[in-house]
Amino acid sequence: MTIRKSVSSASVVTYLRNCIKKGDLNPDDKLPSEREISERLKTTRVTTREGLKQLEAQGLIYRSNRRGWFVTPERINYDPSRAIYFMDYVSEQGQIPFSREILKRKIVADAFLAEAMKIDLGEPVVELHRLRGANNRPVYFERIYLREAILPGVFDKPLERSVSRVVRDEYQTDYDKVDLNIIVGSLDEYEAELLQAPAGYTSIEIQRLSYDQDGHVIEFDVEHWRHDALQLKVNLSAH
Amino acid sequence: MTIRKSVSSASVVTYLRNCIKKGDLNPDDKLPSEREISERLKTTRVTTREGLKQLEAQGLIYRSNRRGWFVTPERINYDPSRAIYFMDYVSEQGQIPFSREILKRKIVADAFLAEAMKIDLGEPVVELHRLRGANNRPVYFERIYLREAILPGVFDKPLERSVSRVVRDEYQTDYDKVDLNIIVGSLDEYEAELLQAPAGYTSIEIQRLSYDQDGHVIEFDVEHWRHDALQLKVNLSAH
DNA sequence: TCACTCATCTGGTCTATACCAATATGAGAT
DNA sequence: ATCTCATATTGGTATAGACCAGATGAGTGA
Repeated sequence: MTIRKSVSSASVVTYLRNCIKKGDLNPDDKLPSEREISERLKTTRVTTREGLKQLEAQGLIYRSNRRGWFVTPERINYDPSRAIYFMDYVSEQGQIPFSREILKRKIVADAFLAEAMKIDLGEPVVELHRLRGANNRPVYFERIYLREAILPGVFDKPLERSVSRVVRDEYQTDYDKVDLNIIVGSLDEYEAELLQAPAGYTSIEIQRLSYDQDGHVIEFDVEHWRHDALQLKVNLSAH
Repeated sequence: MTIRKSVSSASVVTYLRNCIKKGDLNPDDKLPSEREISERLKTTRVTTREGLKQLEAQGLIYRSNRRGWFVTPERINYDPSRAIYFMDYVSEQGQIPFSREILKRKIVADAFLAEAMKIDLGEPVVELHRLRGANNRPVYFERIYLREAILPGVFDKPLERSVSRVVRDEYQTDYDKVDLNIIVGSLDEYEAELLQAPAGYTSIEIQRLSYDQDGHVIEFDVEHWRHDALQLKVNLSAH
């Protein structure tokens, strides 16, 4: 006989999932407090939290530091194979994008960058950090590294809106080849705070290495997306 | 003195991470039991488990149902833009691949399939489930749907090793275009059991829709990868 | 009106304990 | 040797209670 005693945290999951499916709870709505849910379902906070974390892992709900749990809004569709800018494809999907520059400075390549960008240790690089989101909700944090050798004076260009636009328009350089490296990981404290997520939150890390027509690396990006905010689409064609 | 008011589950994380980094623990080695770790670090099981779950989210360790926690072996590199088969690219990476057929049957397209494959409701389709892994460790579970209309008699072909090989060799049909859809989610009970993971385990879901030279959909796949077993690489070229 | 203060609410972390279910283990029977 | 079965071990789930830290909102005073 496989009569299993039902798992109690599962009832939290089904209860809340139904609320969401039925429409009692809509995107960005606040869930009842953990203590209230526990009382309503006659269980303890530990168990309730177990259920909430499962829904979080499924991307159905998210939490805002000590403010409560909320229903996750629609994901953003991102297609790295299309030549289109964040601000544009988010608008296209009916959401209001924002982009915030966190840091911009000149550095020299350390061991990690040299290896990743296939350049010499110590080569001058422009580093750019930025945070992007939709409808006031941050969705990804990005570190960008640009080679000054290939893009002289790039530090002083207006990079807020789109780096790739500047590269194309001001340097007449096309992105000829892009290597993507995608891995699931978790956010460190700094990234988590920017993305308004708890430390350790599951993220999708996308590394992008871009080459020009001559096969030179021009740009290296590392993006950390909230896992609940992204749906990746890639179109591949034989050639 | 290291009297820290910092979180105590973090000490579990750093302690074990150091063991792994130093090489005291190697891939597939078993960690001490939760009770033993708790005792050693003078904390409780709940806290220890909290730390273990964080390491699990980072992909550093995995658990085998009630047997214990283990160090995660190397990830598999998978490049969907390369025309190469699982059995081959896993071997290429120095691991021993396996592939197990779970199910094979003829069905007709339901609403979900019809929508996903852009075909009519009720069109005959061959469904194939299989589990694949490396070094005896399952890494992904896959559902494949093939159109009998385009590939007549495909049900009786030897599909164990590679579906795409059969399509190419026996039907002289090339995969001309592939649409990928990638999302992070979590495993349901059935998928989790096959992948030897706890229910709700974070997974990477890859949907692949393949077209032939004439623009017809020939195949639809849904893969569920253990998040700790996969590193995705995609090469994009302008054309 | 505006800025500040403080009680209150919320989630974040932790202790201590308990029982269950699947797995490993080792002693005894064959 | 091999099989069988009871037992110990391990993780999985849950209860009950506690304190902390950040966010909020109502009330207060300038």
